[in-house]
Parts: sequence; C-alpha cells; structure tokens
Amino acid sequence: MSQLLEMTKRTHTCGELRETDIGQNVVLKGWVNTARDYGGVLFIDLRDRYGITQIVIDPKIFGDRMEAIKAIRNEFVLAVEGEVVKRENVNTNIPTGLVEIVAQNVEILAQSDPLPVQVEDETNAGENLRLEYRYLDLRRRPLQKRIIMRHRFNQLVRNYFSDHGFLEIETPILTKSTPEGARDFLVPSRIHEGEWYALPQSPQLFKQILMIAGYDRYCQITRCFRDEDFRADRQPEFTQVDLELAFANEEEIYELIEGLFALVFKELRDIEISTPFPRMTYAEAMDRYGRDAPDVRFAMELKNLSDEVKNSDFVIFSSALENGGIVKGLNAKGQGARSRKQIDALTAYVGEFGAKGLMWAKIKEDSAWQGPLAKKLPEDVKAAIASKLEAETGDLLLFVADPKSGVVNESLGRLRVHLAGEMGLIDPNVYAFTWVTDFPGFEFDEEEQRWVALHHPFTSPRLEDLPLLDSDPGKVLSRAYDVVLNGNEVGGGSIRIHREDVQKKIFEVIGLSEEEAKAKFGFLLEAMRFGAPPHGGLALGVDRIVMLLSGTDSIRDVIAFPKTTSGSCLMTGAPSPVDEKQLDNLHVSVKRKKQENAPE
RNA sequence: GGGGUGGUAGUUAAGUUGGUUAUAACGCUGGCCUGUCAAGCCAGAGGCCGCGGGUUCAAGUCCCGUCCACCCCGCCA
Repeated sequence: MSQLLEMTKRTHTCGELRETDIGQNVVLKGWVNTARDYGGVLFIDLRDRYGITQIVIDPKIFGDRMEAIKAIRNEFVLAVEGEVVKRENVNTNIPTGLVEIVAQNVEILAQSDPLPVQVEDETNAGENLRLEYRYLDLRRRPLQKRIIMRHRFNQLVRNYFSDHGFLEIETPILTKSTPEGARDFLVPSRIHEGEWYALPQSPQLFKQILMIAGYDRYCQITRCFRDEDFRADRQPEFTQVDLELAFANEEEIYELIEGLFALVFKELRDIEISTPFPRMTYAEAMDRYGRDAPDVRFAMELKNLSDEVKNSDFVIFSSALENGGIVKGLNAKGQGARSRKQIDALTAYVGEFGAKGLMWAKIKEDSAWQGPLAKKLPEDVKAAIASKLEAETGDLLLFVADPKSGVVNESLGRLRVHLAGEMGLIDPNVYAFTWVTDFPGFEFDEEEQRWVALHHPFTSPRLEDLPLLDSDPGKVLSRAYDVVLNGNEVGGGSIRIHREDVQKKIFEVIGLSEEEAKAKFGFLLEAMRFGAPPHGGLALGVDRIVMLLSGTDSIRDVIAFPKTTSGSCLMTGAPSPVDEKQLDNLHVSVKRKKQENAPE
C-alpha cells in the first residue's frame, strides 16, 4: 500500500481543485505548509508551487495508522489520496478554499529536519541565511512569483523576436579577453600553457560578426560576466537580452524595443505603456536632470543658473564659474519648513557625490529670502534665480556650484531623486520610459591621460562628426542610445561601425596602437573587409527589468541563485580553493597570503 | 581601495551607567483538545553574546584587530 502512492501519478496540483471537482477521488503531492493537530481530526495544508489544498485526516478512517500521521511536520513531502468534499468552514483566502480532501491514504515521501528559516510569505530572516538555504527561500511564494515572472518574460522575449524574424544564436562563453571596459573573469587554458580564456562581458563582437555573416537579425538571452565590485543591482554574472540587426537604423530599433516593452508590461502587469517613448539627448538629460538616466516621473528639474549669478560677487559661485564650472539649482516645492538639521542631511547627501557644499534659501512672504544666501546675493540676482526656478512662498531652493560640471550634475541630479522620494513625488505605479540619445563618443580619462570610449569603441560616431575625430574627439557625438525606465538604465545600444577605416581611426583615438588593435581585434577588422553591412543593436538588462517589473529593489530577488556583494555563493561556498594538482594542470601558481603567525 | 549599518537561543529582535541566574516572540520537544486555517491552552529544552586580543575586581556592554552580510563611493553600462 505505502509504495503505491509514490509510484502513482498525481491527478491534480495543490492549486487547482474547485467546487466542480467535488466527489472526485484525487491524488495530490506536495509539501506540508502547516499541520494543525486538533486532537482528533488533523488538518494539513499541502503546498506546491501552484497553491495550497487542505487535507483532512479523520481518525475514524485512519485508526491505528494515526501514530505515523502524527509524526508529520512542516515541509515533509506527502502523497495524499482521498475524496474532494465541500468544506464545512470555507477559507476565502485561498483559491481552493471551498473544498478539502478527506484523505484515505497518506504516504510520507520525505521527512524534513526543523527549518533554519521558515517557509512563509513574509519573512524577516537575514539575507545570508536565506542565501545559504536558498532552496527553502525559493519555496516562499513572493520569490516563486518573481522566478515565474522571469520565465514568462524570457518566453515573451523569445517569441517576440522570433516572430520578428530574429534567429537565436548562441555565442561562446569561453572567449577572448578585451582590454576596454570592465575587468574580465579569466579561465586558464590547460592545453595552452600561460594562455587564458575570458568570460564574455557581452557577446558584442560575435554579434557584429554574425551580421557580417549574413544572419541579419540575431537575438540571444545570454549570460555576461564582469569582475568588478557589486551592488544591490549588480552581480558578477548577469543576463541580458542581446540583439543585433543588419541594415537597421535607430528608428527601427526604437520601434522594436518599444513594442517589446509594451507587450511585456501588458502581459505581465496589465499595464498599458504608451509608445513611442519620449526621447531626449544626452545633453538635455544632463542639463535638466543631471543624469544620463533621468527619472521623468516627476518634475523638480535642475536649472543652470550660471548666467544669473555670473555678476554676483558671491565667492562660491564666482570661483566655480571662473574655474570653468557651473552653478545649478532646483526648487523643492513647499519644503521651506525644513529644519537646519534636515538641510544639513541633504548637504551630507550631496557630499557623497563630490559636492563641497549645498547652498540653500527658503522663500518667505513677499519673496524674501532666508538662509546663508540671503545677504550674499543682490536683489536683482535673487529675483532672476527665483524667476527661473519659479519660486513661491514656502519653497526651498537648493544650489550646487563646482568647477567640475560633472560634480554639479551628479550631486544635484542624485539629490533631485533623493528629495522626490522623501517628498512622496514618486508614484510607484507609474512606469516612465525614455530614450536617451546622442551620447558623447569619448571622454578624457585623467588618470590614463587618454580618450576612452564612453559606450564602447565599436560604436559609430554620427557621420557628420567623423571629421572631428582628428581635431576634437571630445565633441564627437555617437549613435548610441539608452532606454531608461524610471531613472534606471534598462538597456543600451548603438549603431556600430562597419567600415574598417573608421574602426581603425577609433582605435587610434583611444590610444590603441595599430599593433595592439591587430592583436586584440584583428579578426573584426579583417571581417570588415569582406562585405560588412551597416548594423546596430542593443542589450537589455534582464535582471534589472524583471526586478522593476516585480516591484522589488534588489536584483537578488529575481535571480534563483544569486551571489553576495563580495561575489560568494553562500549555498555552494564558491569561490573555493582547489587542489594543487588542478592548479599544476593549468600551469597556475598561487601566491599564498602570508600567515599572520608564520614563523619569522 | 574607502565610508556607513549590522552580527546575542534554530529564527527575528531587546539587553539601562560595565555588576547577581542574559529576556521576549516565533520555531522546536512533550501533554491536552473532533472543524482549524497565523489554531488554542499547559509544560519543557535550547546560548562560545561572530571570532581573536586588551582594559577592569567584573565585559554582551568599553578599546584594538579580524571575519561575514547588507547599503553607498570609487570601479562598472
């Protein structure tokens, strides 16, 4: 008898029985969510990923089998056979709550030790424990929902692109190290002593080669790797939707991506996303929001006040301007009642992003200013500022001045978002997309004393800017674009270079010698000599998108087996030491850290 | 590489100015109970106070170091 149920197919999941099933004999299998021993009758909530069904154990039916039944504890795995009956007391909290199973047979398929973390919807268990016992954490409903949403997202993406003529083509995980961009994860070659594979930071070059190979629409949901420090929204390995199109321009790509997001939000959240998305140049984003990934759900825009304050002799403003910087401000509407302490907290906040200080003014009755600036600025300057910031009684004006415009934008741009959160200006149910376009092609790296590509060195400059490559790389704008959702960059791409001469020129601009370029990217340059079509593409951050779709704020919540901020897997213990023998095979020697108590 | 927060029972937390036997809730174990669904009631077990050192008559509490986790800066699209 007891072997029977283990071998018997379940007839239903724990989430599907309804009133219409009353009278049926069914077999369910699942985990014990809770067992309530009421002395005589025993109730078991049996759970699988589809739901919960109540099982009733009646001592009249089980007789001397009750002894074994009473040993059942939480998270035991059971097989249950019995009849679906209408409940005396319904439970309106669960979809199966109108019925229950009167068990005829119960079989314990697996036992469970007492749990280190409870399997319950709401948990405040520490994250390290949840990661160590990830299989228990994954049983929790909220996590399960996100994992399922991620699956559905992936399905939608695959079908969408397949329907649009894209081919899913896999690219190598063991590939070649590239010098630009992030640090590579490296894998030593056993066969080639002293040589190394790198894990891909993205399939960038392979997809460009695929375009040259004539597969004009490529798409892949693929893992990428970067050996940098991690954050709440950054893991050492992450997943992106990678796509590339030949003969396509920006418009075609925008339309495709807008269609995808509209579909995904409709299917997964029943939210209508209006298309086309608004667009903004990088310059405009920096000017109005101080960031290249603007959150446009609320206003409180930054205003450049350099013109307004240029004739004032207030030293903080004037010295910033004289040293090539800017002065910007924003208006925190109705925040004039903030205490000095609260404003100091804002000053500390912008300090994290390099701002040396935060100037402020409260607007009182009759446009009078209160605060350190009140006496420092002449009336006409104050009036001009107030006008530009549309200041009214009760407002709080905040200013940052710095010789580096980047510091002003970064600190004030971050402050804008920070304040909006405090002020309750952000509606969590709004999903606002923006395209950001016309990125600078290059920025000057002070440390390395050379130009570096802002996007990557395969991004095409705007055609009209090609002549600037020789004279002033800093002025070159690229054909790169980011798709931004609520202040998060969720995807980015560009029209690529398909001409060998232009690609060589770019390598030259970023200080890559002809020899180096040939050694690192010779295959690409060569491929460009054999009929390379114009092409471009984009990559979407799957983890980040699913994170936003599911309303959580940690990327770890949408990854089945995530790593910690130091890159460890608490469940498996990776990374871990390996045998000397393995290292010998790989021709790798490891410098042992000096033991503290090592003999002198 | 830098800054911040945290680490006390299986779990989540409390622990006063350094002072007797380190609390509570949930979980766990045992008992009672035939309609619960966060079941209830009674009883019980459970602790290297992250780890190492120091100050002190006395350290969960103060000091130094270290490890782990989380958040942020740098870094990274």
